[in-house]
Amino acid sequence: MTARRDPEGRCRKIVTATVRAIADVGIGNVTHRKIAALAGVPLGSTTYYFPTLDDLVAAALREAIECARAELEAWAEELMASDDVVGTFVDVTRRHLDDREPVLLEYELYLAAARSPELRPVAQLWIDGLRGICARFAGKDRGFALAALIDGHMMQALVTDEPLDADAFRAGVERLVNG
Amino acid sequence: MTARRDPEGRCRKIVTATVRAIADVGIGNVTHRKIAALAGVPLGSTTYYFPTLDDLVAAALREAIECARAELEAWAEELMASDDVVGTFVDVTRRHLDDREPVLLEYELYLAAARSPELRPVAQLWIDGLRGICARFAGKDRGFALAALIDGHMMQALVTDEPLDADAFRAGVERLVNG
DNA sequence: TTCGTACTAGTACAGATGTACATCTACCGG
DNA sequence: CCGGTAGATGTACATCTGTACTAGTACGAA
Repeated sequence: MTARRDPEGRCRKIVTATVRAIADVGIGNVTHRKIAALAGVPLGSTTYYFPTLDDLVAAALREAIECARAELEAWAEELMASDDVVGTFVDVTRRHLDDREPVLLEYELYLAAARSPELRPVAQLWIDGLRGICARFAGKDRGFALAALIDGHMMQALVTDEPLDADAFRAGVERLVNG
Repeated sequence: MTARRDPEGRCRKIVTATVRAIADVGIGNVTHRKIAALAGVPLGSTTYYFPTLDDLVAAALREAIECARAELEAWAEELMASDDVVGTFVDVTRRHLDDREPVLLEYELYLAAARSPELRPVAQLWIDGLRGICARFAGKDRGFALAALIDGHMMQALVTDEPLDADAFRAGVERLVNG
């Protein structure tokens, strides 16, 4: 028997399965078969929608970074509405770390972009977005520094698998926001 | 014909070849054959010294991080001897980025450690070393923040493949060092 | 209804991969 | 001088991989 037709839905299913696969085993270890299994589709479907595995991975990374940017928008709103900018920066960052998968994907993309230039614009989307928001609250130079501070803290928290060191983080954000 | 015997030298050659291989294609894409080719040894040698590929990769990451820590020592000395701590932080960081390979390896290790707990202590070596040095010049909290700032800036520079944004970086370091 | 095609599904295949292993040889203790 | 063993080397093999391809099927258009 053949499944009901739903090209768009199936394509999306494959992409999100790829996202999960990357989060699970890393870009270098994803395979068509793992993706197909995760998505619950036959092997052939993965090559039908994406000519090559690299294309599929790229699509998944793009998808992941689009979600991340959507979250950035929410950050911006929350920060604008807040009268405690420093505390809100700490809050949103801590909440972002609650779910490891998107963070893991962000750094998978970073590393991939470091090696393959065609992925660099995708990674730049996140960096630019983060920098833009930070610059709104700390000016250009200190804002860019704040973006690096946030990225660095998130990555270190991810690596050590410990919660964000709130005291240190808050101290850093404070100096950069309040000049 | 058989090569002259030199177990230690050969073992080292294999490990450093693995380091280069990881920098080249990433942890997920290293293979025994690539390593053997880079090291100039037959395939069998790689499994003779390291029972499994994971062991070999782990040894390479440990080796890479030991080099990085040695560089950290040099940072500490230079910082102690300097009367412009902020400027020296900027200098050493920029110089560290001159050679992409060690930086790439550091973040390969980060990502690997994020997934496999047995690598976490190795990654922690770098984080702790960096934090220790920073704390000497900025106190504990601001020092930890400074370590994250440096890591974040280095990673972003690696990803975008652009030189360190010196103005932003200096602005950040200044706020964190001079409180 | 019939027909064409966009989609589904399963299989095939050549090549790469991790690792085991059998063979050979340089070196060291006696 | 002469075993014995740690190391060197090449090959073998089962498994996994990306991707191509054949065959079938749902569904919109005519």
